[in-house]
Amino acid sequence: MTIYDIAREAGVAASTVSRVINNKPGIKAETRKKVQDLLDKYNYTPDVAARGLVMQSTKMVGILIVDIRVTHHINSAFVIEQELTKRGYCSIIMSTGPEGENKSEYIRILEQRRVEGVILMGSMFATEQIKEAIQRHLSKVPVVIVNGYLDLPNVSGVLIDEDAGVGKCADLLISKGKKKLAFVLDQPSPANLRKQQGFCDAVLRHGASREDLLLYEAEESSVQGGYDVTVRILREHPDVQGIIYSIDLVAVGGIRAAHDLGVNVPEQLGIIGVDSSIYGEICMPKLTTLNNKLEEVSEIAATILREGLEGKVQNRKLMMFSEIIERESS
Amino acid sequence: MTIYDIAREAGVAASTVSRVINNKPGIKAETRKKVQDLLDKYNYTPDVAARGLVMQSTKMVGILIVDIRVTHHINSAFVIEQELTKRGYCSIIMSTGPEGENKSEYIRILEQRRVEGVILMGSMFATEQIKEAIQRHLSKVPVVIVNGYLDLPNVSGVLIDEDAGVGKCADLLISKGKKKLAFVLDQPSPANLRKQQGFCDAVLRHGASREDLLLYEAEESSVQGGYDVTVRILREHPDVQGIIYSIDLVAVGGIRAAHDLGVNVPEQLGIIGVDSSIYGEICMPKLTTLNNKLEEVSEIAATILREGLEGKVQNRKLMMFSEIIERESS
DNA sequence: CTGTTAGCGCATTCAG
DNA sequence: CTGAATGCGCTAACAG
Repeated sequence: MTIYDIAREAGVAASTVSRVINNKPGIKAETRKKVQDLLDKYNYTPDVAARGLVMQSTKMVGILIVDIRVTHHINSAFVIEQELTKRGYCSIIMSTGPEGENKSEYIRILEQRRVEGVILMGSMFATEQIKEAIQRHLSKVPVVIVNGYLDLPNVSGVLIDEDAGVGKCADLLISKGKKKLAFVLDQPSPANLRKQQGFCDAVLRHGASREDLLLYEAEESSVQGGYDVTVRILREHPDVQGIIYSIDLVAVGGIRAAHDLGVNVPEQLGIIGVDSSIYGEICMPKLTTLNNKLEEVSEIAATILREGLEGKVQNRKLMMFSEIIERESS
Repeated sequence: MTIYDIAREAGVAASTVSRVINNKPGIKAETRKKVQDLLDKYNYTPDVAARGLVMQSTKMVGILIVDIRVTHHINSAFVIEQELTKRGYCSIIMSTGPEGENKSEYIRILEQRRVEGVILMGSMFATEQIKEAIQRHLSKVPVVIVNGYLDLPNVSGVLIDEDAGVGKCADLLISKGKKKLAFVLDQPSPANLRKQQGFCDAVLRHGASREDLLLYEAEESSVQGGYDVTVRILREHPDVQGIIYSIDLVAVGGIRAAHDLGVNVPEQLGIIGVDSSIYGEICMPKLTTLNNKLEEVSEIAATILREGLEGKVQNRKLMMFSEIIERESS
């Protein structure tokens, strides 16, 4: 069913049907009704792609996420999707996987779809490779990176001071008398490395030497990964009194490991995660965590993208400040 | 940059460029190279919408989810998205919210986008209202409902025997000597009501009378909702020995409530959830849960959709069988 | 082997 | 107030 089909049956021209559909003025009420009735009768809906072709506007945006199953990323995507849907945009949400080449490939897919704006979810997108892909394929549309930044005229970034935040977490543990601390990375993303740096800075500031820096990496970003690495830490350094994990999911594995090993949390071992995720509320004891304000960050990202879609200035760089949520594990 | 721009610079016709792009045979190697070089030089990528217009194929599918933040739904969507992306399709993943009218509206949006297939995630889409919307707007494309079914020629459904599964959960608790059982619903979706029915059937089968049926509903589908309703159950019926929850997320709230009330799990109170979600592995004790095979179900749904996209038979109805994963809470 | 032509479904001139 | 003509970017049928 096209406007031509409707036009023929109504005995008018296609342009008249188009005008009715788009509520343009200057149509006799009688004609309008006749056409509208037909439109209703056939449940006609315009082909937005065809419309987009002539309007030069697809009303589509892309949201790239390394893995949509990661809770905090999909939560952020939700916020952005809702905002954009409200404004008539359609979101293409895709899982790119961790490999850089794939991520570039997805950027190409978005270009092919002629999206009008892009959200890149997570610091994993703040790489040189992506920067090149954006220059090559998406230099004309606003791009907003959540928790990352690339210096390109059409790219904006909303950052989070997770490094300072993790530093505050270390301060907190130390203030509770925990002398020897360790840091666990789930994966070496730019954001996680920043957190690790924040940890190192804080520990060194408290008078530790470089050799005292206990830095670990989990085998996988999961509960099990956190469990395993914690068992290892506690075996290699039984005197560790506090562990900070790059994300909650891994931290809750640590809590369970401590439990199984008969180590009391928080008395013998303080544990802190990052994300203020639901996982931290489920485990026992409840997890102290760094709230990195992902929802607020997402709202800001959505706003910046919206402004970009409206043609306002791009290349903005904002910073959100994280806060510790103290619960039972510290 | 369009094929005409390339064609002009290469001194050939647009159709030749098109042939090069699509790897059609019958082009002199020399010409092909000349065009390809230009294509590369300008990083040309075809506009898939324009192509779709003439090919009558958008290569897009829609995945409708009530709320993409719900872990098991987005996990399912992930499986389907991966499969479809591999085949060159682009997924429009949208959160519809729970209201029926909105859901119909989203179906209209998908029609406007001329998607070639649709996944409806969750039993919440198996309603008369959606059925009408599908008839009106999506009667020409394959639709697959995950954990639900509607009797329409273009609709398929993959069901899960969660009712029988929950019945087996009740059997398990009873076999452990738990006489008095309660069931908690997080929301009255068709699937959840089926679970409740399975619970009732099982309990009655074991000789209980209708008055013994303890059916509760959580205020909200969350940890807190599970916590609150469990406190209420334990207050109103201190002799309850087992509770089955419609989903894990709510069950872990129950585990915490029991802990705070000084009720031992599983000795005094057996607790079972549904979903085999990560939540159940995080809480303490670990949650016994009904594995409703969401991943397998999603894979099947993806397969059916793929076959539908290839023009194969639709209106299929399959059933997956759930299995109890026994952990520590039962 | 390649160019010309037509048309996908729509919005938008410009006439009338 | 309405219709005819044009073009968005692309592919395909048909000539040559």
